[in-house]
Amino acid sequence: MLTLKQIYDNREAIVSGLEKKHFLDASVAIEKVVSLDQDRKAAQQKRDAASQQMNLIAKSIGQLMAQGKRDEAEEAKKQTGTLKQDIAAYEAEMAKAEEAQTAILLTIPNVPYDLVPEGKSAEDNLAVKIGNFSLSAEGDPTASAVLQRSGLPAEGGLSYQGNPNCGVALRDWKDEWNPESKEARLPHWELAKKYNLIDFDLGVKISGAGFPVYIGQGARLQRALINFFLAEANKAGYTEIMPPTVVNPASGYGTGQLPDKEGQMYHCEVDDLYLIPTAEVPVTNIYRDVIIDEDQLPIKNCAYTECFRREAGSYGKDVRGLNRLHEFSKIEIVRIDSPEHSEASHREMLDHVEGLLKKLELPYRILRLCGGDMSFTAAICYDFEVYSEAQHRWLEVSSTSNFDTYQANRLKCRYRKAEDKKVSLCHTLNGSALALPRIVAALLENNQCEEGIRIPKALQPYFGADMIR
RNA sequence: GGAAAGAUGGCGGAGUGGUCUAACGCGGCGGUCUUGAAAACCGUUGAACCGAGAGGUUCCGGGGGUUCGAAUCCCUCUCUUUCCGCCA
Repeated sequence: MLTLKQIYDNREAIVSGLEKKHFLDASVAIEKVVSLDQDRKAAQQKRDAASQQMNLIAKSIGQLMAQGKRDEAEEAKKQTGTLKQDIAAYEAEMAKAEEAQTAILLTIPNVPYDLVPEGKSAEDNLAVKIGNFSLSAEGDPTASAVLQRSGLPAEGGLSYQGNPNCGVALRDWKDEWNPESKEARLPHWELAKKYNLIDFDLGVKISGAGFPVYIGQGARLQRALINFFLAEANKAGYTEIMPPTVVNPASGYGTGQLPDKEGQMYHCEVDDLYLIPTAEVPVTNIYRDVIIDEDQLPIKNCAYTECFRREAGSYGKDVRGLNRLHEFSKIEIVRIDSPEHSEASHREMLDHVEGLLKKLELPYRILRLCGGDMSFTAAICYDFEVYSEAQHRWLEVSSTSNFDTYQANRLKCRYRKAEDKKVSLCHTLNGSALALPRIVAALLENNQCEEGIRIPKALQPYFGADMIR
């Protein structure tokens, strides 16, 4: 939620920022918020004055009673009748204005930073970096298209060199795109079957579509990745948290899943608890209604949890295999920081996530999301995507965002400055580091070779073998 | 699931209708003393909102009620603790 101070201080910048996020009628909404605030202030001034008078009378009655001046006390009592009604009326006025104001504020998304590119959809995201990829191939229309979409300058030709450390044969993009290619690679759902790693049908039997059963080496790979990601986060100074995976409504409101995204969460109605869609929810809500001393910042937490998403309304190849699940494992990193330092924190988080992808030797790109594709609450967001060879597409594996004070305002997460002891809102940040399923998909697809599936070196100690056979 | 007790400031904890502007203790901050530290002593110590300021209003788990006046009385909801039952 935006603060009134933000709105008063930078009204025009906020309106134009909201337009970048494609929030319609921004100026109308802001206008309404301001006028409701004026209403509230006017009502409060009247209420405060009436309350003060009331308090004075009540006090004097007490004194008169103590002095035994019963008649005078009775006389004073008579004055309170209308005052009491007035106070109630003013308070109702205040509450009404405040309620209406909050209702509007909840519909207003966060204002994107200047760095956020203009744009409506995923097409307009700006690729800022590409890694573990070798680009060079002239005159290849597909390759050029990919490059263009990535937003990177097309220098030289384009060919994905495969992954030398994993023993993957060099291979041309053209081959990959050619349906005639005899060497076409298997998609991960076929590899999962071939090596008996994941049983999707069994998941359907036990729970339903989107709940895979990991078996044997497949299960071991999950555990290896979880341990690897947690170990890396710990090395980077994040404190490991193991939170509950169900939360109460207050937590849902705190991080913004409620009220508008209610349908995306599983809800245990009997107890009014929600299954978490991400560890962000419980881990960030630790700091709900908390004032943190500045010297405690930045707070750096990480957590592995299962994540649950109902994700209704998408079908087809986009959701095949591991691409989109109702339950999946994710390691999340969460930071609470001061406004002055949050940008540096965000950069460190991006470096951390990128480091993981480097160590996993997966081809990746980093996108700065455009205004239209960003989440409601983010001020700036970078997505990390890995390239899936067999599916010929980029798979999102991390979203790393700075929410500025937007989330903190709703959470009432504040910090006390060391210098002047003043209290102000924190910045909150979080990112996936990383979500497992699509990492697994890319690892399987990109590292397949005749002998089996190579495990990247960094992961081998956790997996306990260098190959899935 | 049954029964009982409880929810007060950063923490512990008193307060059962009017000087509550919430005692007292711990912690924090500032100071005295000290070469420095500890101890002792003195002072100070929350948040939100309104107001140019002086100052004012609200907040004792949430909501409602009684009263001129509520932390205190009543209703209701939520949560916690303890005991019993069940249980990895």
